[in-house]
Amino acid sequence: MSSHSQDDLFAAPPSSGLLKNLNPEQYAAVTAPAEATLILAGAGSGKTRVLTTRIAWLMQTGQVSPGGVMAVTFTNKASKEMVTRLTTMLPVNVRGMWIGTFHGLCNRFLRAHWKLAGLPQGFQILDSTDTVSAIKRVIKGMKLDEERYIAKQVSWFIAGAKEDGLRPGDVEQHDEQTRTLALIYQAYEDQCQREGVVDFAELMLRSFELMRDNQAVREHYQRRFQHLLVDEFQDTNKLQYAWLKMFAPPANSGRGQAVFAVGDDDQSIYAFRGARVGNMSDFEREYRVKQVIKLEQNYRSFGNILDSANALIGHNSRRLGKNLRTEAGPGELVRVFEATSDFAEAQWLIEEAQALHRGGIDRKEIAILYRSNAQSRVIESGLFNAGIPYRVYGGLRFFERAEVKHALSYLRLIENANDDTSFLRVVNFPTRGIGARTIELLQDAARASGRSLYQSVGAVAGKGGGNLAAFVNLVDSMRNLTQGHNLREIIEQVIESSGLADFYRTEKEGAERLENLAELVNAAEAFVTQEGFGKDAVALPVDELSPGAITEGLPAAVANAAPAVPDAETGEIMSPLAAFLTHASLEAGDNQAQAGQDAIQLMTVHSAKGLEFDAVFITGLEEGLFPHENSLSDGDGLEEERRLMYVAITRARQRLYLCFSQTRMLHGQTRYNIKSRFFDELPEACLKWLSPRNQGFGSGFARDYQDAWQRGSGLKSMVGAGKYAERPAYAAAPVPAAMVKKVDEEHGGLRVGKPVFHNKFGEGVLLTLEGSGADARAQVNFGRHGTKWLALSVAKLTPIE
DNA sequence: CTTCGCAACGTTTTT
DNA sequence: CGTTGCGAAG
Repeated sequence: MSSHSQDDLFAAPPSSGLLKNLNPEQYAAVTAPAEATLILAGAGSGKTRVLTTRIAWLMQTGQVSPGGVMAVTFTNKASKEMVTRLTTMLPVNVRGMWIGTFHGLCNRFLRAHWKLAGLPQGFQILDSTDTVSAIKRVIKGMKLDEERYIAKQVSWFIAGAKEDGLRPGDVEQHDEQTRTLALIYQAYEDQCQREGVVDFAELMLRSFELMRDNQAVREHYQRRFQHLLVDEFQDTNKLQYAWLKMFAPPANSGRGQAVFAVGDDDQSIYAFRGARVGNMSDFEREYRVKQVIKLEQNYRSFGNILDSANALIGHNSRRLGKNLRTEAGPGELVRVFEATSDFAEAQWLIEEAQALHRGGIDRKEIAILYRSNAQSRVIESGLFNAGIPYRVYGGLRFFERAEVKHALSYLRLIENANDDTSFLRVVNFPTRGIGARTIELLQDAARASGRSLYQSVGAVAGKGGGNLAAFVNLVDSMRNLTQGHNLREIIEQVIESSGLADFYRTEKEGAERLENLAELVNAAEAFVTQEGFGKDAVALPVDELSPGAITEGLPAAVANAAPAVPDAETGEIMSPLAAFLTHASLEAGDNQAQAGQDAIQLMTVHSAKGLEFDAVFITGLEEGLFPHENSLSDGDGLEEERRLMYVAITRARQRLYLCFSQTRMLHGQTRYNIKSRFFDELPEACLKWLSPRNQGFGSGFARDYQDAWQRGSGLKSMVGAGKYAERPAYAAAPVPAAMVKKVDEEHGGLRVGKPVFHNKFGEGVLLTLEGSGADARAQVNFGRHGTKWLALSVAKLTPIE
């Protein structure tokens, strides 16, 4: 369907009220009938606006009460955004609505039905590092070869199994390896159950299974939720889609339940972690979707940027089909820059970014994107040396910091002393004379009796045993001391009495850690205010807006399960501390330091998804890096790389830079790359090449010199290495003409490090020249054709100017 | 229990 | 080239 014919199908929205200023496609999406609907939402097409406006519209027109809506996102950020926007549209009690991440909603669900789900009431959630260390303990406990069964890999296996809905018994076992993995999985599950903890995948799987196996619960929720809205549908995995189908099976579509799925197959960049784009077409088929609405009007970027994005993504097969358009005009050309080294690339883009800033663009409106984190270093050091404020996304989040995790571990032990993960984390931190040997004895005792470490402390005699007893006393006294206090006081108390505060006060680098611990207290305070946990946690009001949603067989409180809910059967309320710990696991917090400052934004392309900037630099556009070499083995991999590039391009509002470099330092050695194939997939008319071929530094000397400079070792190291004579004059001169000449003469215009052309393999970079005369050989990196040795007497290699 | 030194490893990541 | 994690020595 062409975009114009679709335009004609849709009516214009009313000129006032909630729906004003929507374009016809958005209007059609917002007001789609109450049945399965798929929205193909292009980048920058107003997706979030459509989602929130639809919820508001459904409620305003009385089609649904807040309690009848479930809206699912992937990230906390997206769900918060949705809630914020919704509250500006309608005066509504958001609390009664189920808006959240998949995992957040699963948590809410399991809190309400912990008993039915077979969990302890105060179950806690393991983050990925907790999960790995828990699995490590299992593997150790089973006395398995830790070289062969690596905890991190086993954790991927288990998470993968869970995301396929498989329990240990369902896992395929065809050899010793797989049989052992199933055993580890089983033992891990037993351990989690014993300790009262669940990992992220377990949250999803448990909820799914409870819905699947318990008819009363299933019918209750299916009756309750008339409208389910899913954001970023292309990122759902198998289990998440199955979970969704439990809440709103296809058979109910149009008969009381409507699923509104919003996604963009072209922005599916998480296949590597189990996302199934295929869920979109499955959804269309299984739910017999009558109407697929495409949002193709882009409100973000100028024409040249969009034309580039469209042309690029057009090289993918297996698309649902979509073309972005804008009314903003062509705007500027996309600027392309070829650098001689990663260092030069960084230098150049930093200067360019500074020029933009001087030209009036905020630093925070400038993004520097890269394919992999390792690339950020050169850029960071460049920015650092230039004294330009910058911010790197990714890295440790607030609740993942060591000192914060320590404090949380103490808090978790107060809440649940059988949490062995937390026990092990802090039993000897700060150090209190409990060594590895003691721990080992304790673990043996615990394993033998099937009890927790905390419960087994009495079994260890001697000095270590005495110290262990003291630790248990400490935890017990903290529990007693905090009794009846509010969350803030509890945390302050624990930070002091655990010895953490004193430890960091004496530590050299402890000041920042102390600040983070203080920040933890603030976070708890904010949580209490936000979530409405005062000194007395109050049961939430029964969902006043949809009394009909409450069914027989289940108590009223179920219908109103908020993050911290009264238990479905006893009406007992989760403690503020337990709720805060859950919050800390589910929301790792911000990872950006100095969030308020105007700083240049550095991030991977993955983390740039969903963001937009006035000016964007996409760096390292080289074969092997972007597209990444590890993704090239199969066609799907390359297509995902291309979607990644599509995401990167569509982040830019006004100005887009694409840059690549002839050489790059990676894993300690210099790599010679050719420019990314993605350049061949962009319309030449949209591009403006800023660097004619062979401009600037090019000779082997100049490059080596630059590399040496970059290492901070300068000319000395080069001379020391015996490669160059000690001629300091070379350092100042741009490129010593004599040297270039000499190389030129030897091999008919070919120069190491420069691009060459081969009739069959196409463009490549000359890596090495060897021999002379008839024996002359060249090593060339042809990117997708690999690196080859060629006899120059046979192969026709021509330098590209 | 800390500290030092060496070996291994090096796409992307939210919950 | 850097980082990280683990094992051995102090």
